[in-house]
Amino acid sequence: MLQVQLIRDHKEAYAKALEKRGMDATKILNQVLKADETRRATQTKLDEILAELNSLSKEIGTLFKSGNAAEAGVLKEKTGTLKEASKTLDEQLKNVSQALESLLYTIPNIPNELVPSGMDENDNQQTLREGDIPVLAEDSIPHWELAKKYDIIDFELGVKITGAGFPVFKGKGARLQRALIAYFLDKNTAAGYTEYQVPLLVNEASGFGTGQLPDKEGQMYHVGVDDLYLIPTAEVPVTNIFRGNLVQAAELPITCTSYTPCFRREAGSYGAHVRGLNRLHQFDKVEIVRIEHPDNSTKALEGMVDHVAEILRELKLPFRILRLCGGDLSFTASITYDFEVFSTAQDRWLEVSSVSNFETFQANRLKLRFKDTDGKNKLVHTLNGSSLALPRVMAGILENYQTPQGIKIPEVLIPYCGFDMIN
RNA sequence: AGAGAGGUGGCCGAGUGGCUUAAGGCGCACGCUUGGAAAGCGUGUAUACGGUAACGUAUCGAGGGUUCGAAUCCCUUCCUCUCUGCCA
Repeated sequence: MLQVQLIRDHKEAYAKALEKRGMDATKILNQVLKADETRRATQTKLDEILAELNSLSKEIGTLFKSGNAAEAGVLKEKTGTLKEASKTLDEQLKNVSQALESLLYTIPNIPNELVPSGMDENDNQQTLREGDIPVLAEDSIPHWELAKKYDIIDFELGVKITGAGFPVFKGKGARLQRALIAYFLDKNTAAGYTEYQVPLLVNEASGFGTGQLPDKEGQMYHVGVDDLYLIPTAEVPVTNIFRGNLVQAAELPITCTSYTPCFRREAGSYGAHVRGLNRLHQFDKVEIVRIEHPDNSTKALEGMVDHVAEILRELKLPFRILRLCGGDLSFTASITYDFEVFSTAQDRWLEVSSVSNFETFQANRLKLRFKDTDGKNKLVHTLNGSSLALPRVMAGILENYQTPQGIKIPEVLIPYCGFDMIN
């Protein structure tokens, strides 16, 4: 959520930046400013009436004490009309505040100056391309066939138990998955991130704090009886740990990493793009979250990008980094770098990580602030990224490491797996 | 799940209708004192919104209500603790 005070000062610049998302924001920004003006005027009026009521009440109190009941009665009469007026104004204030809020909820984050304008993924900028695409044998196959061939992932079994998009990992497949989780967590904690284990179900306030609610309600599984949501990413519970906090500047940055299963309803899309591990309703992910001083968030984002790149480098997977264009940017992000691994057998790029700076957009909703050295309370910057999402990394490994003898295990994972080949 | 107790500032804790503008203490900051430190003394110490400011308004878990006036009374709800039950 954008800050009204900043919209007041930067309306033109904001409208221009939002054009990068293909959005003409001038109208809505004007509506916001108008609602804000009404709100302030209403509050000023209400405050004046309340102040008068307060002082009258005090007078009545002293009059009663001195036994002057008659005079107190006169004043009592006066409060009636004031109370009436305050009720009306209070209602007006509530309405206009709510109207203002709902306007603000519809405005996405302001794209960072580095973000290129553009409509869709075709306008994304590649900022890095690394690793050699392996030359595979003639009869190389996509991961869902490999999964069957070596009996390590069973998609049909998942359908039987739950439905499509809930695979069952088995034997060396399950072990490889666990190895990846442990390896990712080790890399993240070695880089200074504190490991967390968090709830997989969150309440409405949490979903709201990170921006999944109220808009993207349909993307989350909802447990009706208890009114809880299954998390679509660890970002939700981890970031909400700090919801409403006021931290000291010296405590920043706060850095967390957490492994969780993630649950996404994901409407639409069929065919090869959702085959196998490409898109699931339940998948595993290791997330990194940073809460930063605003002055440091740009540098922190670069550090996160380097960190994720280093992991893919160690796994020896061919990958590229894309700076998302305005049209492809998520609602809450100000800048996002996507990591894609090349899946040789499918001949396509698979997104394995998304690293974003939300600047103050989430912090404003979360009411997550810090006390700066000048004694003022300011909103922090929040950042997060996958480090990394499991299924597509798994797909990349299976496909790129396949040989006629079986699937080799990347060297860094062998200590975690306890074997060096799936065959 | 049943019975009981309770939620007050950074923390502890007083407070059953109006000198509460939330006592007192701890902690923290600054000052005095000291050769230096501790102790002692003094001053200050929440958040949000509105206002250039002085200041005003709101906030005692949350939401309603009664009243001229609510931390205090009433209703609803959430949470915590103790005991009992159940359970990995």
